[in-house]
Amino acid sequence: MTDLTRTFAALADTTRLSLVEYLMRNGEQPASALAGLTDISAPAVSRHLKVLREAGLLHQRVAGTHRYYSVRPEAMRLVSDWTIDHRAFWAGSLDRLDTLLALDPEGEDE
Amino acid sequence: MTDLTRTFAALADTTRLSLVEYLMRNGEQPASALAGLTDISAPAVSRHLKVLREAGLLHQRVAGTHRYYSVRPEAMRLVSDWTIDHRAFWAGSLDRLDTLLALDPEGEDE
DNA sequence: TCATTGATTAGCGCAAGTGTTAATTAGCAG
DNA sequence: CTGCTAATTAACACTTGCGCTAATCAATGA
Repeated sequence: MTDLTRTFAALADTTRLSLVEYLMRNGEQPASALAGLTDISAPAVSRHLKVLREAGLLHQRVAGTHRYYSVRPEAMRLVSDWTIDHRAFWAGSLDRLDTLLALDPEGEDE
Repeated sequence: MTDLTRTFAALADTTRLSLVEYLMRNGEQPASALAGLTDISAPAVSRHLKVLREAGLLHQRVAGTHRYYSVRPEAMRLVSDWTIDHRAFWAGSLDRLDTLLALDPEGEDE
């Protein structure tokens, strides 16, 4: 299994994807805050966090008894680069204007 | 499971990722050509193709006894859009110049 | 019709993933 | 030291995923 497939595997679970998206929106969060996001038990969340960490998606900061998690930008970058590597295929078949506008530095308004 | 997690799950296998990348590089291919790419049996490849098709990543064209597969650009677009939706997080923490250059229409030289 | 070829589906076994509750580890406060 | 809290790990059950071989389905050609 490559880094890329491991990354995709880590994101191929609704709970884990939610955790990653939440951390991207809200920045570093303690495990307790993340456990409260879902209906599943705390140990289950802890294991999902471990999967994400071992796949390189999350960084863990230890402070006392608390563990603070944050998304590693490199992981997102890995996915982004993969799509970019193949954009000659998919972007050529679609309207690429949206993509260009979305990545234009002048267009940062959301 | 959402469309996005299903897409990630489909890409979270080295065999399937290889199939998708091969099809993006070489365009539409018959199942026979794809079966020859790996060491696993033809039925196993057929099943991977089914997973990819049901996840919306591949299109299947039937012609006689032959099945021709190709990547659906929309699927790649889904992944690309996801990274773009969160670029405020990951691109801000890294050197964004690479990404912008990579997507600049003038920079298509690879 | 019948055999051949391309491709898929069926059935089986085994490994991996995900949930639970219970137990454990580690830090902090008294 | 003892208890409390945050978080993880252990143990178990169940489900899903992936490989194989055998069987089936569909189109083609003698």
